[in-house]
Amino acid sequence: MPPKKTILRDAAPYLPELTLDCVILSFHEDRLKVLLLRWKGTQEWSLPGGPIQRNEAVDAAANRILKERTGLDDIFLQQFHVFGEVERYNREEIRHKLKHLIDPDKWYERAVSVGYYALVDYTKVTPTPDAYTEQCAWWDVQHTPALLFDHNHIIHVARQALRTQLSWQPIGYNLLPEQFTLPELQRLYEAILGKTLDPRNFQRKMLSLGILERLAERRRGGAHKSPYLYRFKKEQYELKLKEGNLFFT
Amino acid sequence: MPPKKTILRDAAPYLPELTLDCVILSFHEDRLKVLLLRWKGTQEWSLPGGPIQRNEAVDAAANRILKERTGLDDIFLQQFHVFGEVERYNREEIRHKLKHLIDPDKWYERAVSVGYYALVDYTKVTPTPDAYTEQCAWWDVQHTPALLFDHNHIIHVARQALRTQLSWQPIGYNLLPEQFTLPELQRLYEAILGKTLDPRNFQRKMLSLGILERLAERRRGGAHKSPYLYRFKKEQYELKLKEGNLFFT
DNA sequence: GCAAAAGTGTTACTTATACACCCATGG
DNA sequence: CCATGGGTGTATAAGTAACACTTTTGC
Repeated sequence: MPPKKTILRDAAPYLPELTLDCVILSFHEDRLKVLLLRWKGTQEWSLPGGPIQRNEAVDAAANRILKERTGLDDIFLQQFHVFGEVERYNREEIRHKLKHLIDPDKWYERAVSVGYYALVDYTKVTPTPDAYTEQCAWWDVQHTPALLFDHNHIIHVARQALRTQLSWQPIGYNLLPEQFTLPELQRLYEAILGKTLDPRNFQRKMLSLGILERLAERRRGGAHKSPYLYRFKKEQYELKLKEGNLFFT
Repeated sequence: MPPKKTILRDAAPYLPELTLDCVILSFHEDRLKVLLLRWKGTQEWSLPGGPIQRNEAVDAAANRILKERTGLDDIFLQQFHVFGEVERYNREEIRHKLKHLIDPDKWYERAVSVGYYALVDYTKVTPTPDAYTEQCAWWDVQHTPALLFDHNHIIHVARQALRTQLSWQPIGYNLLPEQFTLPELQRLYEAILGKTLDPRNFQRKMLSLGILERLAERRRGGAHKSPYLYRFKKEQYELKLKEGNLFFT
């Protein structure tokens, strides 16, 4: 048992010098999207994030924020970097831009932030602003505005981390709806890797992992041959992920 | 400029809820070693680590601790995980074991820790205890004692991270003396990967990276053929590392 | 019928793996 | 002379990369 005594900083409901920021990514109309928040009474955008409660694990706080902003639970969420510089961004500029919203006694101190990224199904998300913001929306990750804090930098680092992780774990499982076509999956990989892939080689490699199941139906609607629908075979996917022999290079 | 006002927590010279822990690894007599500290008046060991100063970047704090405990500067040091659980370890047990050393008003609060690992040259290190400890020594990483806090767990996570990173960046550069033999490098890889490698395949792969230079001299001393000495070609090594095409699988 | 995108196989090349003998040295 | 560990090559298998045409669909 921890001691029962109360000291001053125990009174604060949050860990005062630690925050987290979530780079919540999805895939829609062949583009990677990132979820951003617009602060009340401004045209300023930032990543979702915030402080960590004193009795809350950091991972739990990331899940809480994800849940609050998207409505989604139980999602792939990955710590990718700690942003621990003393002057991560111009605090005076933030003070100026957000002065109508935040108590200067509580904010603008130096804070270290833990960066997380999440991969979510665009169709399942209900973007929801928080107490400080009035709009929550998807932005094309290639065309975000200039963000508050060091959030453009955080997105950049997240995308690098994601590219690295791609070799170790196929990611479509989290980013796509339950049913999808191989060309859709290929375009997702192309969006993340930032280069085009050969469809024959892509299909051969992806199918050889043994984690996809082809369904009887096809997707209809375009003026072209109808592609087959696939879905992930959950058990095989989880099994291979655990064994660590899911590579895609 | 940040505001000039002083609020209570500004008085603390450290960020109170954030610490870091360093898994400092080296290689000696064919074994991976980890640097541990023994706390004053006890037989209890822990990793080097500690709080972060209010005006100090987290990476800078890790470098400071590395420097203080080893005498080394400018070393490969890598953030690998944030340990953010609420109950990372039994605080009451720590309170009991270290009660003669630490002020109960300041310690035993929940703290989040950033884990770093460093790879250092065993021969260049002068193990140096800190203010709370009376011994600083290398332990075989396979045979550490039961450590304070959650430090056995932290070492375990560090080793996993190291194994993953091994594929992306050859690591002998940091762990070996300037001159070394290929069998020595191979034994280092074997120690990290936990399996034996074929010497012909190992040498071919390692040399094909183009970052090693064979010297004229050989290492003498054993009752066997004298192995060649090698050293890293610093420029090529750094260049390839930056380009990201240094793989070892 | 025509434009758009999907589906599909083969070959060359590169990389990884498996495997065994001789050589230099110190004692 | 002998025990120890270092140095070295080749053959096979696996994986990766490059490449183009036919099919289906909606309009």
